[in-house]
Amino acid sequence: MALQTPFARKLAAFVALSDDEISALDKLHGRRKAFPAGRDIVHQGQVNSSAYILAKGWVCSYKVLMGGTRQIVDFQIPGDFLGLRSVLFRTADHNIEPVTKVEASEVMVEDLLDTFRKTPRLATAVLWAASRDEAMVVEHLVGIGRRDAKERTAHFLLELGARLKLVGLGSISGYDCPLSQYLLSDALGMSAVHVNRVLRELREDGLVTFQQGRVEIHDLAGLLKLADFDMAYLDHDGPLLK
Amino acid sequence: MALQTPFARKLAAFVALSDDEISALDKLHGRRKAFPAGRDIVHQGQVNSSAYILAKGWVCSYKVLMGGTRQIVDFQIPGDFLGLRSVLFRTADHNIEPVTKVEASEVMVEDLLDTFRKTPRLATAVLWAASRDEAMVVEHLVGIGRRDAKERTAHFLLELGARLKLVGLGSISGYDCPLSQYLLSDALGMSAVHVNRVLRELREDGLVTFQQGRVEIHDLAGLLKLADFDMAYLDHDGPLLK
DNA sequence: CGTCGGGTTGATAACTTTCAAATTTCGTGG
DNA sequence: CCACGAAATTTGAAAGTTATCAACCCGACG
Repeated sequence: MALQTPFARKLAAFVALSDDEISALDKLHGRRKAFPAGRDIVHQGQVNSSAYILAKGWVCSYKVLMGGTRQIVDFQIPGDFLGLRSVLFRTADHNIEPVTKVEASEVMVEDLLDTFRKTPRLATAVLWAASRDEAMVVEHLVGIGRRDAKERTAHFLLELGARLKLVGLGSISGYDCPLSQYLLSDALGMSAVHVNRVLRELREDGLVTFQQGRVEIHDLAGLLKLADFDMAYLDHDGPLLK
Repeated sequence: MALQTPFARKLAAFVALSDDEISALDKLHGRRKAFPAGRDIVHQGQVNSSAYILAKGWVCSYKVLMGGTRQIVDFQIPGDFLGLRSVLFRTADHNIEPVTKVEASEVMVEDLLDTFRKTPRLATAVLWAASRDEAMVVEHLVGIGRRDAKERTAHFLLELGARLKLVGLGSISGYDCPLSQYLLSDALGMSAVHVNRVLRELREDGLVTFQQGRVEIHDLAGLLKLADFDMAYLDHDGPLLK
């Protein structure tokens, strides 16, 4: 059977999926829902929220702090799973906000747990996918903790490019990117003003441009070097579970 | 059957474990190994490393950057699972270093995957545990991105206390902590000198002291307020999977 | 047209790092 | 049990990075 969904394609990187497993995955996709940009799909503290598999558009997951500032933990692009933690914990520990108009398939908790029960290998596969997400968060953490603003921004743009390329939404030379500098600043842990300056520096260095919703990578080698980028954490070779 | 190991106790928070499941978990504990402080148990890039369940002592997981600096992603304490990502990815994406002398049970990949196959609910339980770990990394990320040095340090000390309390290694008023200021600085994403100053400030404010390997919380309310600490992400009420 | 969100820039303030040096703590061998 | 050296902590001063505040520009949109 062909791999129908981007989600199935992603899991197939880890487990060699049987026909049964693929169709179990496809059945997981519940009602397709659309969300406008800007209004939260899930908010911190919400109980019994659903999970989603993102089909179209971009969303971000973030947490807000006392002072009203927020930290964006990650952006999700088509094929990504949303809100796994929210359902496993019953109450959501973060917010999910569409960056653009979004379409996503709802995944009901019961269906998910049920699928794990009937098709145990899929539980392992989802564990793997969750670990991959965790690896991205870890890399993000490392960047914020130990890279300066310029390296961090460069790294971010490279990682986004690599992820988009994996789902066929961009190439090594550039990609469309709907993120504002405010969104970027909340993700990179810096002020929007500083994001602006750093982007200008990167542009003046002839490394990347990010203008009018488009990222163009002009000097990949230079950017990779500046960012100390290693995509090992995104790239795994062949299924571990046969 | 009684819950034998701290690891089983942790998972029991999510799934109501049957006797079979508990004994499957206990069998997961392979050979008990001892490690001296300071020498890496797993290093970045290592292939086919094992996973471990920590029995005694503290370890840290970290990544090193080009410039030689490092970022500590998390500390693990007894009952924590080590190196899950390393085994699922086949090649380790981070280092694991004992902070103190350590004892840990080795977990073989095959045994782990085997257990998931035979006892599918345990796969879900481990997924839950991994999500909980991810939630901690996320909170860490938020702290580094959006909290200033003082808030971040306060938050860190509180989180550590809460975790230690869960495994019976500390109380609300204080705990033993083998971390040096260098370790702290690598975890908090700041310089060791600044860690020292911040600890002094916290001490002078009458909030906490951290001296001679012992953290004493003198003003819990004040500290909670300063750190904007919310332990929801550590604390879940009763098993979700019956 | 006028407004509004996003982008851009300069000036200043705040926070954090770095460098250097003194002091204390701690493990180990005598 | 004490002395010694290494490691960890502490403090000051100077430099560097990033945030904040304030303006101005621009294009989309009603």
